[in-house]
Amino acid sequence: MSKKKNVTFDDIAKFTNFSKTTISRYFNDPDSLTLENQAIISHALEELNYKENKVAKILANGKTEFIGIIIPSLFNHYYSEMLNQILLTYETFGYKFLVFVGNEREETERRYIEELMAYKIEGMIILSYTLSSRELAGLQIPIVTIEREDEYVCSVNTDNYMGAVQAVSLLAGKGCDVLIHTNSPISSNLPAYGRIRGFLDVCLEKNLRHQILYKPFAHNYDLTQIYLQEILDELETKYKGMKKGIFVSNDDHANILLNLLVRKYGRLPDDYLIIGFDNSPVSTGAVFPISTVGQQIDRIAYEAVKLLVDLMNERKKRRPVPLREPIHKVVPPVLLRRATTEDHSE
Amino acid sequence: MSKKKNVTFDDIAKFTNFSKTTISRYFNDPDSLTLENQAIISHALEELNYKENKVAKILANGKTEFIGIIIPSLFNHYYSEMLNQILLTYETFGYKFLVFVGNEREETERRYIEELMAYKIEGMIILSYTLSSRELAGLQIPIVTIEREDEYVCSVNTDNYMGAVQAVSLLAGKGCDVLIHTNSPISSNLPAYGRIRGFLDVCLEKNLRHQILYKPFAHNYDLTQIYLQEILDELETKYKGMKKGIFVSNDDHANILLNLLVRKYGRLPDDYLIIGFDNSPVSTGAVFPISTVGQQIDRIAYEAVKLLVDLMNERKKRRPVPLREPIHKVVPPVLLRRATTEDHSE
DNA sequence: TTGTACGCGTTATCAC
DNA sequence: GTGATAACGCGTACAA
Repeated sequence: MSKKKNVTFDDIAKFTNFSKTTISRYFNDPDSLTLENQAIISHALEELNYKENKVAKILANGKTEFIGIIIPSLFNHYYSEMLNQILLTYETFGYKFLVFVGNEREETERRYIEELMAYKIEGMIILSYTLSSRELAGLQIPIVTIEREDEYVCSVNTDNYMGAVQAVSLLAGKGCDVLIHTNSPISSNLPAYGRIRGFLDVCLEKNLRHQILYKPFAHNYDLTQIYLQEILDELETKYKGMKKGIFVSNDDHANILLNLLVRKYGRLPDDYLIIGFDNSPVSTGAVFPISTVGQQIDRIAYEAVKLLVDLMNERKKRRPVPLREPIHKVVPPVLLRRATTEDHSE
Repeated sequence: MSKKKNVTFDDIAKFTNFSKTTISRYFNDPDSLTLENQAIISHALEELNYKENKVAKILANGKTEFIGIIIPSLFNHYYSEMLNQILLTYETFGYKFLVFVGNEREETERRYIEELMAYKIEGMIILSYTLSSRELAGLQIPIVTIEREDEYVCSVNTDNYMGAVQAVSLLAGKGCDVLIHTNSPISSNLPAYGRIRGFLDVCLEKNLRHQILYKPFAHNYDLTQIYLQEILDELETKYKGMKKGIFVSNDDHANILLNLLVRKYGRLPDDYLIIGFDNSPVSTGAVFPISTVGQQIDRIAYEAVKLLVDLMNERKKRRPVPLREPIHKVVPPVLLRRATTEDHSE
């Protein structure tokens, strides 16, 4: 009673007068036993209170059913919701997730990956953007990245370009005199760069007056607010009296911009239309609900895990066919029209 | 080259003419080898490109260094940030985390726990509130819960009572004529019930006019907004002209309330003071920064993991001393004074 | 300081 | 249908 060692197949075998092999088959191929014997074993399991040991199973058959995840800080809602949706796929695919929070230091993330490999994970999902896709590709393990540089690895991303096109088209359709896009200077090999391309392409094609305002990426609220105030000041003077359609790089920034305006005017002035990106909770929780380009996080997460599962399955075959080219899946965004792009003149 | 089976201690042993034991000791007790031999083995590891296999290690010594986590949806910032901070403790304690998102169905969560047990986790952190602490306590594995019913298990919680005391004291100090607390009817065995007790105790002690307004807990934004509008309507008529200090049950609700007021008046009227709970991002991102009782999520997460590590270590001893009583740790909150409790008359 | 032999709890490969 | 027996890769008495 005191030394309660775990009940093993051996114990069950002795108890039932079967062999370990038969017990194993009871779990992995029950049909190969007579119903009668199944019942006997089933009863023994109850009697002995058997608990399975997957660690031993792994060692024997090599299948951990582990997927490793490296994700940047969950402070950002986009990442936490993505992780949420990824974890929920356990119900569909049965894979378990070992999660590390990347801290933007290369050496640290390499350590995380080593640790994951030591636990014999079958695949990885990378949202962290610290390590190059080239380095990741060298890891010799199925990998899918989400919304980051992905030249040498498989990935699932939002169709950022399409999102920008939808946003700008909405603003243009509302009769804006000038279209503004605010963003940080980002590398053209990032999926999010599509937002800039989409903005420019539509403006040029439709021959719309437009301007992109770049500010450095700020990691904290106060600095971001300062940058956006600067942008606002510029707009107020430069485009005075004109109807301004502003496509902000994300909902957090759109919310700050909206707040600056509401604090100044007590409402959103008629000559300002705002649209953000992400459909994060701030966009609905804002003082006036913010129009936004919604990322379908649930679908992205599902597609990412599904793609990874496919890759992992291929690898288990007797003659795996390696991918010639990385697969890049794209999930369409959803335009959400809310108060900040409706006519708000009373 | 094609059949790249993993390099094992055996391979290294043959390569170096040592025994497996010596290789094992190289990793676990290097000082027991001569520096010379350490160098030889070290070199062989490079040469053969050895990768450690923790699964085999686990089977041999029983230590998985796994902690299981069951957490409700990460949509709520409080939970995602808590998970974030828990995951970050890997750097301190070295434990890896297997994470499941609870979906509020008892049977499902029991399955999750079974799965975790099968992987021989050494302990669990439970944020999900689906299963009773009584049931959890029966699991015979170290468990720490966070901010949920915890009668029979160890836990770490915010000092909700103290938080409420601070909030109410702030409002009272600002000369409010009446103090309001909005909340959902919650069970008195939840840590969050301390907010209600704290509110009442201070009001009664200081002999302040006060009222608690209960509304059912709504899972979506729109319904919550409707409830808060009802509350607002009641306040507007009942306490017309009086200075109202409102202690809202959380920041999300405080933000909605603030938005309702700002949409109506273009600003926060002078006779309304608002304070929320949690210090979640909405409180700083609101149109007017919302005063709040901040939970020290980083400290709670750290204390929870630390407590769990202590429990797990005790269990590894030759003669573990079982806890007579569950340990309940409490982390003090931090009052954050922001715009919604400052004088905002101009 | 180093080596031998066995155990950890399963699965896989043969036999019967 | 069922059973021996050998992996899987590492840790750990116990010896030497």
